[in-house]
Amino acid sequence: MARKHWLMKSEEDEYSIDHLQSDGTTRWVGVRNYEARNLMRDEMSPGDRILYYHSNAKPSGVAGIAEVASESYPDPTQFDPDSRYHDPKASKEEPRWFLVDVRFVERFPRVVPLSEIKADEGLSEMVLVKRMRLSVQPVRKAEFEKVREMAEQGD
DNA sequence: GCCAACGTTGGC
DNA sequence: GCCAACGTTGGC
Repeated sequence: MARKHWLMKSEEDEYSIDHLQSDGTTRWVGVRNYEARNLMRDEMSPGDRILYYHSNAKPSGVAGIAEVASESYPDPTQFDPDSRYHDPKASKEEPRWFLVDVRFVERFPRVVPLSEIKADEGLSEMVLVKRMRLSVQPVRKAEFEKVREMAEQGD
């Protein structure tokens, strides 16, 4: 099956690509949006490529590439009363929230800012541009490659 | 820090 | 099942 492409957002202060690089692989805990969950649970496969996006950053933008490193499985933080991601309505018999592991692949030589992505005609259909507030989203292969080229080109 | 967008919750 | 209230995301 063909490899798919995604974009995943992380607050730079919270978990930046540098942090992912030093960890190597991480569990993508804390997604509490059903659409994002469904994508991780049903659509992602190991080896799929991910544009790693820094939100709440200066500037916000795509900072590098990661890859899906596991099949989906229940997010363990939903069961943990001490976690900020605890969900009292979830149980181990009926988990609500799923995640995948994410592995570092590369850090771009520069962040591709959202403003440049918005300004690029070829990227006007990106989910990132058209919809707010979706932290896991599909990306077309051509969009993925274009953003990577923009990172290499400098500004 | 402001605030618009928008997903979720809960009363009815 | 509607929809107002509420909470969160995330750009700026």
